[in-house]
Amino acid sequence: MSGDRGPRRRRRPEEAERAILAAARAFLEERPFREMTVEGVMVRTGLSRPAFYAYFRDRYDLITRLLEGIGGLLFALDWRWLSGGADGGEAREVLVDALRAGSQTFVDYGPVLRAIADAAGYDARVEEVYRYGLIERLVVAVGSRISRDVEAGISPGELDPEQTARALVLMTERYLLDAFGRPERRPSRRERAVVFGTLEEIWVRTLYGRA
Amino acid sequence: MSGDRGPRRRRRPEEAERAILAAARAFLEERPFREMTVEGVMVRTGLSRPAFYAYFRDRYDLITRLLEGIGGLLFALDWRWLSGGADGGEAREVLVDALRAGSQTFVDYGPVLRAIADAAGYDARVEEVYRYGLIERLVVAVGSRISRDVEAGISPGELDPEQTARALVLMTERYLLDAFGRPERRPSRRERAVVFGTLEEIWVRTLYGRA
DNA sequence: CCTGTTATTGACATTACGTCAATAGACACG
DNA sequence: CGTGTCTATTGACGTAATGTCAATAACAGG
Repeated sequence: MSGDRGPRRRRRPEEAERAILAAARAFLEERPFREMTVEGVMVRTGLSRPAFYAYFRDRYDLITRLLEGIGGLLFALDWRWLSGGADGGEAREVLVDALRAGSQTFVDYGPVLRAIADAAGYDARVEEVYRYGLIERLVVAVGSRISRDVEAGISPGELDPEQTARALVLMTERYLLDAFGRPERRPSRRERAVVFGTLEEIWVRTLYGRA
Repeated sequence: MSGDRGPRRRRRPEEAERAILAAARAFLEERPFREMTVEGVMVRTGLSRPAFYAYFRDRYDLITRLLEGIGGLLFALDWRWLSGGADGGEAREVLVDALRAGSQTFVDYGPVLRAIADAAGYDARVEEVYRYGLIERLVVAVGSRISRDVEAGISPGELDPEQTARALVLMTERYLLDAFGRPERRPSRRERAVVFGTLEEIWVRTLYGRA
């Protein structure tokens, strides 16, 4: 008897919505976004496919909500960057700290973040949220920090603060996705250390010169 | 009279194939890959949609062929990197040279390269060709160059050659796509100079220290 | 035990895909 | 010039996934 889903069950909307989000996350831990279909997510919830549309406009809306859940963690990086004072030694420490936190977020939520990044290529709305709500936001934060450090004489004046910020942020995003964004491949502690060390080296050498 | 495509016309296979590739390129100069449908490409050729499948397996096969057309240009960067001697001053010049050539390729073929990068998120075969046939190839080339420079004492020993290469290559790819990959936005000479300067600054400071 | 609300779903319309047998250009040959 | 052959081309079909909606049935409150 295939398709026997048992008797109907009625949940509170909020509960059903959470179940769908959880199912999507679980799905993306196993398979990439390109294979994620509405049906494929909904079978994991015990609900029918049309039920999905009672809670989400489409799968891109779903992805956007997943991003909201993680977004908060990355927003925390904003003020870490901005809060640091502009005196020599501290600037580097603040940077390393923020990089470590960012890397950890990618270790924890790699596949989901990867899915969001992929979905940005599929849908204009997701691209909007991802690019302007996350990436661009980080670029602005990092850029203003670089700008301050340049004015304070800690960082070299040849750097264009905003462009340098954009290049470094994009590097960090793609490099971390490359390292931690594949489903079914938990990185070892050693791998994580090498990845983090590489990012630190490039950021520090670019902004503050040799260690 | 919609749909009137006039009398059938018969072309030589090679000619039809070139027409399709050209139509795809033209399409991607105007609209992103996510909107590219087989029908949308074929109307520009005067052929019917099914004709497409006589020449390409699907639109990802088409994208792969487009990449082949540009790939040669980027392969040239391989040996630029490797051919350079390992004496101090020259290493930097070779790097700057290769960066400039790479940037120019993105200026010339930005939207197509962007489409290929997007398509890599859609299809496993395209991802394979893009990641392993292009990105990874550049990573290896750059990595072995860095390795040589580290051994020669030109670059700092803290760098992990392969990982540093990967981070820098990914940065360059995404940053150039960001700058030159949007359809309908030809970059000004000034913009190009800023983008190129930023890349140069990060690469040089990372690998060879302050200018 | 009813009854109204609403979460849930079966069934439908749509779009893009990939295939294939049938059609009709163009060239070769008489 | 016919005329026949080859094959580029296409109409028509089956499939997969999407998004919608009227009908259904689970649960809460009386």
